Amino acid sequence: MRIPPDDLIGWFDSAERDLPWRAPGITPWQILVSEFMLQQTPVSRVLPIWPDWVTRWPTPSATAAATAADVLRAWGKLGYPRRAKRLHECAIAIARDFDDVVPDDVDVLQQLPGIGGYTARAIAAFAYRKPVPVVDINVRRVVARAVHGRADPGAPSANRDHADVAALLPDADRAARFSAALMELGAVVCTARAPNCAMCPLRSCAWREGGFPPGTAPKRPAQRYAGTDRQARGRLLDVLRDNEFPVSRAELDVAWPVDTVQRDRALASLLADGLVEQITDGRFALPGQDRNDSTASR
DNA sequence: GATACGTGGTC
DNA sequence: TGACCAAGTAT
Repeated sequence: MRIPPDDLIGWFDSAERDLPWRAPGITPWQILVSEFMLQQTPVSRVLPIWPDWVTRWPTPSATAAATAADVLRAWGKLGYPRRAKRLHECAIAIARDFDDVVPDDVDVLQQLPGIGGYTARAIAAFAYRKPVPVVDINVRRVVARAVHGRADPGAPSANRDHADVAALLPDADRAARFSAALMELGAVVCTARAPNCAMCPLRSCAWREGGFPPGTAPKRPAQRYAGTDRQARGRLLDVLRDNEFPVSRAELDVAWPVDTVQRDRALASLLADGLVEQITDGRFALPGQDRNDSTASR
């Protein structure tokens, strides 16, 4: 089953959300920043952060000139702070190796820190209008339903997923807009929990025509958060973000007081990820931040 | 392929 | 209330 490009793009022309990174004049770097922030993160959480971020650091070289500590603080509680670290590393690489210009080639992009198959294609398509398949969870869900008649996408398979979407793409001039529309449809109409089929612009849908067969129950237990190493890492990072100067181990201990083994494991993993560093006096700080404070200054 | 990796909103 | 979900990447 195919998806008529005119139906989908026509719907998108009237229903497209007014997201700031889609505005005219937004640069490839600013689009790249939005894609990093949107990895596994709802639009509503990115909206308050992205405008300030791209105003403060409008280019790769401006971002590269900041410290990792500044970047991690600006990232705040967006989640997955390794993304912020990789965005910083990505900026450094583009400033150094690509003359401050975001590459437009999928394979080149994918070599950069923090850029995988989705983000590389999103930048190529949305920043450079390249006719490459852009496959995120929204697209996989829409294709699973409209094309394959299944309630949910199966396990990701890059080659198969790209081939599925490549077969749907219209002419090169409209491919990028078609991809954006496909993502938008999955994000606002053909959603995971409560698809709004009454508002769907697709004339035909294999899932609907098959009587909405249910999906299979997930095999893995639902992701939990409370009590995990992830939560412990988050608490430790909270302390470091909130302190302008390095903090002692005792100050970190307070942030995760019960399970000392877990706390040590979390701290070790943060150090290994380069999200925290230990300075010579034994205290801890965000990477690259000012080591001076009132007691250390002479 | 499975797993680790944040955080907060929603039903 | 707790399970599910959100524009993924790296190992």
